[in-house]
Amino acid sequence: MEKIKNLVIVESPAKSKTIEGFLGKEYKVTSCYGHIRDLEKKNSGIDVKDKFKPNYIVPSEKKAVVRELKKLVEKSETIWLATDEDREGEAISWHLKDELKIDDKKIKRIVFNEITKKAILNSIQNPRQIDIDLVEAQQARRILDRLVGFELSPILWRKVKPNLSAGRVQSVAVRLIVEREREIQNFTSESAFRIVGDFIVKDKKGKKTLLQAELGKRFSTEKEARSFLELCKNAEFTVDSLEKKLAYKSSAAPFTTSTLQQEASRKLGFSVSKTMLVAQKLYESGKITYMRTDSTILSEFAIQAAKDNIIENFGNEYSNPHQYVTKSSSAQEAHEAIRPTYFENASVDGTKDEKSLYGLIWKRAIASQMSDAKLERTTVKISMSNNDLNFTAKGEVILFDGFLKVYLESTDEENGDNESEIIPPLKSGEKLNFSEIAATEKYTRPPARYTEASLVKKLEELGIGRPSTYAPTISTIQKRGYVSKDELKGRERNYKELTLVDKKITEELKSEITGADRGKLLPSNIAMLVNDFLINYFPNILDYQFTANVEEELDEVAEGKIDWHKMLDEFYTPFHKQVEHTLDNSERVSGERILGTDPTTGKQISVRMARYGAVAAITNPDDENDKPKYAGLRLNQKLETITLEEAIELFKLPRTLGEFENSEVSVSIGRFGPYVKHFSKFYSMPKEFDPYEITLEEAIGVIENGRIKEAEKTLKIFEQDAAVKIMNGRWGPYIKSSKGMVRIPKGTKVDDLVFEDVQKIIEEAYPTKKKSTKKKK
DNA sequence: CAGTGAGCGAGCTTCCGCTTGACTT
Repeated sequence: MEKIKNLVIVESPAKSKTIEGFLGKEYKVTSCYGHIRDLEKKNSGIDVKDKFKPNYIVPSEKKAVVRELKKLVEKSETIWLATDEDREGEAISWHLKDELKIDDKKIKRIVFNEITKKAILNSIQNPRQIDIDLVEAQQARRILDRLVGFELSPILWRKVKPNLSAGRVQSVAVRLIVEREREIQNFTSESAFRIVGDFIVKDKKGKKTLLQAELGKRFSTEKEARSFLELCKNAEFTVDSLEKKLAYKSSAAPFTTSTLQQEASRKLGFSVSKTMLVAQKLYESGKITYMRTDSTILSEFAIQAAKDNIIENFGNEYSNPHQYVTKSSSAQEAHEAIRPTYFENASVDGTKDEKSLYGLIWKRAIASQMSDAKLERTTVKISMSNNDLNFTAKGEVILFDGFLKVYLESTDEENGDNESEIIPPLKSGEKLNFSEIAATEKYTRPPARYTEASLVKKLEELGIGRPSTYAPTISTIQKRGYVSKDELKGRERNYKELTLVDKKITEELKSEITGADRGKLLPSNIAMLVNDFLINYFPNILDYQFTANVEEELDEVAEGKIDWHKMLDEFYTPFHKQVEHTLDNSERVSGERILGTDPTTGKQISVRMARYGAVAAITNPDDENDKPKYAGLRLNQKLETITLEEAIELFKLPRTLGEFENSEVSVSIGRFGPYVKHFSKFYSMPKEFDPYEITLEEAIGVIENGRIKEAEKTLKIFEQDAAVKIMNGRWGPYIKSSKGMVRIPKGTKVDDLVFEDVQKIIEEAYPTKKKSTKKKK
């Protein structure tokens, strides 16, 4: 058997390739692909009564990895456990030792948080043993999360709905979204008149130009605004003061996972999962450093390389090499910040997405090592002769661009009217005339809904979740139906504008769209019900501070100050009591609200959560035999805010529009949204139509389009059975039957298939046995 | 996929944090 002198195990395969290059022939480097074991899923995987004894197993998808590692370990003299330098990494090392049964004497634990030759050789010089306190802190974290998740979720199945879930991270994420939505619901918008004047000035070349200045006060009523404009008619305007100030702008730190997700969302429109997918590709091809990190630290090598690049391309005065302190308090800093591997590559080959994300990472990292920008900010105050109020204009001139030459971080604020302009040369005491002064009614805006990226930002601020889980958490809460990203249409709103020109005030009623939103995280009715339920019975777990408190205790475990059993026991004993109390004492959650009486029938109208979603019901409480009528709530209608009028409106569906080809055409809303029904066939209604307003002609159009689309997708039909068809789908041709869909076996040509073959394929996929029909959701 | 919403009951669901491919309706 061929012997291996040194076996180095790291977490990621891409890393292992790089490191092998640094270490030479005596070393073989391999990877374990993250955790190799986890708590068993059945029976919670924890024996609570036996001091929280965990039952670890190797999941099936990791069996091959473990088998391979075992072989290598047996052949090796020394095993260098080089997993990440954080709690999880330490635990992975311990699991490797335990599962692969490696002798302590053969183990050397090494850590490095940058993949440079120097750092790795240095780590080889300073091996240590596994830090068991740190491992126990991880174990406590893992067990606590399992206990919380696997005791809370079943309560929800019983009290709210099956398949729901709750957990330390996801439930807080949902809470943030629910609370923001309620803030928006309860927000009362107020309007005030904003006054902006266009003053006539001369620019450097003596050419006439306009200087826009805003009055320091807004007027809450139109009357006040109007009388102010009246005053302006006869006022004399004077440049009162001219203040110039030097200001400096600093670049932002290089990317962490969270800031990369935020910027890629704002600048490139990527979802957080897309950002991670593209970043993974760049990492695997060696173009960037590791993309799951909470650190803003750059290696010495990187700082030097950035410096060289900046001096060469922009000059000495643009270089400002420095390190950024990581802001996030929960950071474990096992890796570097996200940066290009080679700064000399300002761009790379690859897909369009890879190119643009790489460009962003390169610019951000380079900018982070560049000088501050130097600006001159000018504030001009314009006073009035018959009034104490002042107009103010602000301007900004860049004296030295510094890092702005390559990159400027964007913000979440939607207010675009802060652009600074260049202030023309003015003198204090100079008299000014205006060409126009406008008073525009402006409404206050409710707080903005979370985007995926702004939610990640918030979670990171709260210390909840880790770089590797931000994207999965967001997809989990969407999968569970707590959150969706539907488009909100908004409504029209009028506002007034008064304009003063040539001593004449004109008035105009304008309109704008308000409340429209897209791509934002919207909570579902279920999210609101579950959130209220959990906050009621488990306020401690839903507390924004909960994770922070847990982390503090885990730190004490890691420092060997407290025993992990004790820490878990102090948490679990009261928690489990809460669980039992809730199971015994809580009512089933239905979210029922009685809205009032239906004016046409005199029966009761209520809303509640039903099996397939929120419904409105017309019921007769006095007569049990009177069959209730149901209508599903529309997308974005909320159980807690829907009004009686809106509920009555729902019962206007289904609407019968008339006849087409001698069959009735009707419209309604089903599980998959609004549809047109004709001749017992359903056609989804495109978004531009409203089922309450669509006309017969438009509905016929929907039917005809639907037929064309279906014909395009249909490859083959059979005379023997109209329900069986061969269709063309996303993954190629498939058979559609009343039993379900089946993929056509590989290598089979659609043209060759006869009805009997198709029947056989269907029969194989959906056997007509008494039980165990394979169903997939 | 399927345009319902009754009610029964078996058997299932679920957490967070490390990592990538295998696989999909």
